[in-house]
Amino acid sequence: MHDSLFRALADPTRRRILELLAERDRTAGEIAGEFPVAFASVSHHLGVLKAAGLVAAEREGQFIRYRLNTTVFQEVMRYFMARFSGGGGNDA
Amino acid sequence: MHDSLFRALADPTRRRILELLAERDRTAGEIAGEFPVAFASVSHHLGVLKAAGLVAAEREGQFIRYRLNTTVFQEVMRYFMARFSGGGGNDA
DNA sequence: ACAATTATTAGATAGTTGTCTAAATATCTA
DNA sequence: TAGATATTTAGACAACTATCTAATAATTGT
Repeated sequence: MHDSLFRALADPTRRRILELLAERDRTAGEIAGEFPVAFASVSHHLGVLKAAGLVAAEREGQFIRYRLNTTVFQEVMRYFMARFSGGGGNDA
Repeated sequence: MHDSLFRALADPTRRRILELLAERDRTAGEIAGEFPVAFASVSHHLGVLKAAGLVAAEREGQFIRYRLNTTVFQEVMRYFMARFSGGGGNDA
C-alpha cells in the first residue's frame, strides 16, 4: 500500500507540485506553467500523484482543479512515527 | 538534498531493511538472510541507504554492522510538517 | 456544428534502477 | 601464507520511468 506513495514522492518535480498545491489549489494548466517540461509530462506526474492518493482532481468547466489530500500525508507521518525514531519533527 | 532520500525510500526492500534496523542493529549478512534476493543485491540496497544517510555502517571484525540513522528520519518528518498538512501524525 | 481551449492518453525513446553472476577486497584462523 | 568467511564492486540485462510529440476527449462560445 505504501509503495505507490513513496514512489510518487521519489520524483522532485512531483514534490514541487505538492508544494505548489500546499499553497493553494491550482488547475493542471497553472501547475504545468511552473515547470520547464511539456504539458503532457506534468499531466503524467499529476496522474501518478492522484494514483497514490496524494492529490485529488475535480473538473471545473474546461479546467481541472487539483488539491492536496492532506490525509495521506498524515498517514506517511504515522508510518514514520510508528516504525522509526518514535517521534521527531518537533524541536523537542 | 531530499532527492536521494526519497528515492531510497521508494523501494520496498529498502523500507523493509529500515524496519529491521529499527528493531536492532544487524550485520549485512543478517539483513541479507531476510530477503529472497541475492546477497549482492541487498548489499546494493544497503549502499543506497547509506548514500542517502538513512543508515550508517561500521566494520566489526569480518562483519559490517548497520544501524539506523534516526536523525535523518526526523528531517523527513520536518519536511512534511513544514510544507504540508501543518501537523498530523497525532490523532489530534 | 465548428473552432478554440484545456487536459489526458498513446506510442516512442533515452536514462535509471533492481537483479543476477562472477570477481575482488577485507578479516580471521590455522 | 593459504584458506575460509563476510561483504562489496563490476559488468550485463530486463524492467521501469520521465520525457517528448501527436492524437484524442471534454467543455465552451459562436
